Amino acid sequence: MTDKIPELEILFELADLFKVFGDSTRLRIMYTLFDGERSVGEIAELLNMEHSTISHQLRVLRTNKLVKIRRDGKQIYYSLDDDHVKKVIEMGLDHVLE
Amino acid sequence: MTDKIPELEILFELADLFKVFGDSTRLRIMYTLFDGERSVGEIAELLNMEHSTISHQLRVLRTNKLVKIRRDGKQIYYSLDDDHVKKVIEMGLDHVLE
DNA sequence: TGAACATATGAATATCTGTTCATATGTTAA
DNA sequence: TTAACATATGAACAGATATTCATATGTTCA
Repeated sequence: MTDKIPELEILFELADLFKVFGDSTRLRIMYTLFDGERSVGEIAELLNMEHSTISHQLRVLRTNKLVKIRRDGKQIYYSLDDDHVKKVIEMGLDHVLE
Repeated sequence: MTDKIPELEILFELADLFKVFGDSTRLRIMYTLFDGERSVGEIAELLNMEHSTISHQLRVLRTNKLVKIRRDGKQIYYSLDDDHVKKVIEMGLDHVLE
């Protein structure tokens, strides 16, 4: 365990982070990015949801630094921001799948 | 990473799990249990919150198998259910603290 | 430039969720 | 059994949040 007690505020931030993972749409979006970048349209089609919904949620993910973007012409490609994201999800999966 | 694509339902379960971590009160409760068991009253006092609030949230944690209980006379002592819980929180902390 | 396409944004709404208050259950010791 | 204490539960309310619809922004290509 960490050797210092986290400040109260850190725990609030942490709750906010987990909140972002705590929505199935966002989780599914992140999962579609596990093997590489995808455009908004691709994600929307894969999940069979409104582009607008996906866009709103991608914004949340981006604000929280969980995904990053790359523009290519008309499309914007999203990908996971770092390996941490995968790791947190996989650690959660371990718990759920046991 | 896992070698099979999780079923849709698994991702819903996973979101539910993260949802539980995504509340600062529950997170703070779990944190007070990092170094051992505590009674409801102790937790309420530590966090300076209503016993009722703590009790409600402990129930959520227990339903989700994140904490377990031990009865000793009038008090009920709660503790983290397994090491997974600590690990998930610590992994999240890594992300927040960087 | 303008049409067609891709994505983003704002407002509105319906649903969900955390806390509080009041009350109930369960335990101990006299 | 009864009083005192510890915890749990149910209902109600307030605040948060995901989705939808309508519209705006931004990009390409003719």
